[in-house]
Amino acid sequence: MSDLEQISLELEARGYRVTPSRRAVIAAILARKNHFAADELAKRCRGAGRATVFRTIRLLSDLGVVCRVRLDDGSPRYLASRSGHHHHLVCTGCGAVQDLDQCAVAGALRDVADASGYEIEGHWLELYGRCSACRSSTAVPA
Amino acid sequence: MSDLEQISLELEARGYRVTPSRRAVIAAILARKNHFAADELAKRCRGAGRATVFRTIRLLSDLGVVCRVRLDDGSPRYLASRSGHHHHLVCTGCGAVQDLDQCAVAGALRDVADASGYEIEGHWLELYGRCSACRSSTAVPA
DNA sequence: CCGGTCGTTGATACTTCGTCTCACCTGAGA
DNA sequence: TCTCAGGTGAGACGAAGTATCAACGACCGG
Repeated sequence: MSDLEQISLELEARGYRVTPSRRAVIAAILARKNHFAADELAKRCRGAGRATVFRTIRLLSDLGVVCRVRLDDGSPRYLASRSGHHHHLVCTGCGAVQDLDQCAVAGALRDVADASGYEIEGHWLELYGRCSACRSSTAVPA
Repeated sequence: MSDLEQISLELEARGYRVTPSRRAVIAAILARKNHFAADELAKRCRGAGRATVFRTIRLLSDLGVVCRVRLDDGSPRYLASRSGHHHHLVCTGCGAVQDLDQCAVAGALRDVADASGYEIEGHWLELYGRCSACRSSTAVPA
């Protein structure tokens, strides 16, 4: 079963209709190898208006199919990704995004909670770096 | 020496002029007990235009006097804060922001770097929770 | 004192990201 | 077939921030 069908079933299971517009947006997202800007997807995605693209992205992000990443400079991007709590490691060179399996802060949160008296409800973490390919390609630039 | 003078000296030391507009923005920031939106500061801050407020905030953030916090919903706020690498713990109830001394992920970064082959250059972390005051005030709401 | 240079300013236009509104469409069920 | 809720798209809107550009003003050399 293709990802598109999988996601369509998921949508139906939750009572959403699988319309041509939504299929177009989902297909456009799945065609992306890397992260994308919502507006850019909207421009490229014939078959769905801007509002629908944004709505569908939000829908898919509720489903856990898409997640939002903030780049180094704070600009938002989206990414077809797995669901559940995880973080991203973004290459500042090529933009590649790698999922991190373990939550790097889970342990430290307890200490922070104890020390601060806060009840920690959530957190946001992004890591930035250079992937091995980018590092080797610019290791000896001149 | 007041914070305002301290910051003014810092600006001068870096070759920036300390103009009435800048003093007004800095004073407005220092008067804030909590985080603030740049636009809101611009509206409230007589004596400096919107562009100047944004420019000054950026300047101060380069100096490390001000830092940017993202709230739970992603909206950006600014905060007079100490310089150097640190993170924030934001109360989702009252908006209070607490600086975290130790970087909660410093240790985990090495593991991630090893496992991923990335060279980690930076990271962004925000923690969200409820401060003890907010917890006790809503502990028995009815 | 004059004039030039250069940092700074503020009004305003613009960009980006995202939501809201509203009229219209569509498809499923009575 | 009728009805109605869900979905759509165009476009207005709002927030956040940057770019542009003419004007201002402090300093400096003559």
